[in-house]
Amino acid sequence: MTDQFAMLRGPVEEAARRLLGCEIVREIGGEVLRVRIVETEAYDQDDEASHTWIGRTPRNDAMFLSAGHLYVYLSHGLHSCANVVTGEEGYGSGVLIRAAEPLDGEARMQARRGRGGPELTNGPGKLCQALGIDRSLTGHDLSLPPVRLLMRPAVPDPEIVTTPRIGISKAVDLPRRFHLRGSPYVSRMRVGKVDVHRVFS
DNA sequence: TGGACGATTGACT
DNA sequence: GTCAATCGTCCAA
Repeated sequence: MTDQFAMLRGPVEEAARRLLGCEIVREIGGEVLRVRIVETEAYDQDDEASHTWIGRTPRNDAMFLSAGHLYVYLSHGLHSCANVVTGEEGYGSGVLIRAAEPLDGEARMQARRGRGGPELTNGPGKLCQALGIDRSLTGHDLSLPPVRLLMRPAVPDPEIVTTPRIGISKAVDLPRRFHLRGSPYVSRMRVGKVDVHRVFS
């Protein structure tokens, strides 16, 4: 296949920045849903907060695939969260897609979520619910339906805000979260008692 | 084989 | 601001 995901094979932070502005196209139930990525977090096997820190296991196996695959995990027994696998085959790294803006099929996403507005897709679990993505899609090749990743031109650096990641208990200070400046769909989750938007934006 | 815990969300005070 | 929901994973025993 043409290596449309070549730019995701380098360092995972670079891939996480590069994924901002890219699109996810989900075909489900005869409809097409499309979103634009506005918030990402980087994880790799040399990072204590990553699922791959402990080595390759049945759960995290997809994260060791080559760049451009999908890794979906279940959080708190309730919520699916989607990652774009990055790096070379055999190296466990990926980018958590934390939030996105709806482009096509917003009404269908609202129906799936039971609500609209920024709450539609401004969190990793919310985004997966809106797009109908769950663990059955882990390991999927993102160049193919029913979930595709469309690369887009890199977003200029000044448009990217960098902060520590959200909701983790290890390596809490690493600046590995990235989001588009000013997007209303960026997640508003707090880190402890500190609102990351106030501290870093 | 059991128990602690999580890359979260939403309801409630 | 606080907290319950809910279950797959992982590790200790």
